[in-house]
Amino acid sequence: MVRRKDGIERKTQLLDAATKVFAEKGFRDTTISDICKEAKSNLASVNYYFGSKENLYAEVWKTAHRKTMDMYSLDYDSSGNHSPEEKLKAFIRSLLHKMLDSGELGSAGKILVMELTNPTEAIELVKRDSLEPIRKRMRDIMWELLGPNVSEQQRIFCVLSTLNQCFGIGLRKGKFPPPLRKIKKQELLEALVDHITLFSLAGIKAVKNNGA
Amino acid sequence: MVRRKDGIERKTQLLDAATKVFAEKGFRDTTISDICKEAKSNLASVNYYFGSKENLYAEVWKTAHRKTMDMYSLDYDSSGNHSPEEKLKAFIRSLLHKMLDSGELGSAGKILVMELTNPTEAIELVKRDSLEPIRKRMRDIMWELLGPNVSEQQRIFCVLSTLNQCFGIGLRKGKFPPPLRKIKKQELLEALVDHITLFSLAGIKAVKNNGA
DNA sequence: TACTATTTTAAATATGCATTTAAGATACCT
DNA sequence: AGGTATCTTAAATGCATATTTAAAATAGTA
Repeated sequence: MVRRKDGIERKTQLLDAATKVFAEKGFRDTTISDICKEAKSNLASVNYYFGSKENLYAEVWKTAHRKTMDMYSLDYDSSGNHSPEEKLKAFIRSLLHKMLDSGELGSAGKILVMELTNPTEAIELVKRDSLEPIRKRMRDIMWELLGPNVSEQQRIFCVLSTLNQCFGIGLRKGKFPPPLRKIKKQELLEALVDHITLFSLAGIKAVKNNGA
Repeated sequence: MVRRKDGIERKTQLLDAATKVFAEKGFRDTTISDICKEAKSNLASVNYYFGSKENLYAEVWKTAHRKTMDMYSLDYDSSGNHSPEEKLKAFIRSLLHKMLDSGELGSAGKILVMELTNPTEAIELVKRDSLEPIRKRMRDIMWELLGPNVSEQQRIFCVLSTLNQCFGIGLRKGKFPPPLRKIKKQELLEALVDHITLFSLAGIKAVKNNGA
């Protein structure tokens, strides 16, 4: 099987189109027909190139996740001598980028959040591999911030509080209350990064002092 | 049309079963067959009693919402002379109850969160009526806590941070990281109420001081 | 240019589900 | 008890959509 040039192109068209559509409507609500229309391709092409809708979805997940990891590596600041506070901020920024970016990055984030809410059987394994590094990084940072005098339960709660603030932004699919709609995406993003960092650091400190 | 006693029973059986199943799998993923099996009824009964799957879903939403409002009225403490901090805690508790309760209350919460993530066209209107009071209550409390020297944007961010912590709990459909699994539901609930209240109040205070 | 493997196309299958129907069973009322 | 409206049942219908097929078109290559 030596692939033809037009075939390779078509395959990436399909992958891009699928990424976009899946992010908008979720796995179950998008039809192969939606994807093919978006890709200006024909109905049979998805099954020809990917074998099935499920395979395509798994491929979308893998690709989107790899790309976002490349672009905003969770570790991009871990080599330098940064304070845990700065690390947290960088982490929050990378998550929020995923959630708010228009384009592929945003698609990845939206798919991620949808998978958390409403898991798709088909990609359980693929997901575990992708999410584990995120969880680990978050736990490490939280440990640094909280120090040793805090229970395991309190640690987990802090992780949940911080992550849920970020994922919650993703849930909204870019829709915000009216007063925020006039703000430019980029500014909103930075304002949110600042806010969630400030809010979370205060919360974390309160837990730390309370638990000591 | 004078309804027969067995008919009335059957109808509530269906409503209960539907509430449970919709909460587990969401509107799109539950089939009429699932519901009828759960209700030990027959395939045609949903359409007989409710006309359609969509109507049944709207009914489930309305009923569940009304019941939870009755049980944990958001205003249950607003008549007394409570501090805004206490009001926030009561509000968080009522939301978390919705999220974690097994039984109908929990189902309502899970459906609520799913609707936020992945809205079901069919019940847009019904939803707006149900959610508006929750939003308003949250905004009022936040105003009291933040005082006047804080921008509208900061207010909204604080609302989002607090609500997202609660809704995030609902997203997990009762699944938590291993260390928390051994804890009894009731204790977990109270621990979470305490944590989210502490965490949020600290965050809110930080925003207030920062914005002044 | 001509051959062959790859890709496209449209049509055919197949499946899963919501909804409808109509015939039979059952509760309720007099 | 008998009559009738209400409810149940199983089977039929119809629709949306994933998947398969096979014939036609096209690109790459010798």
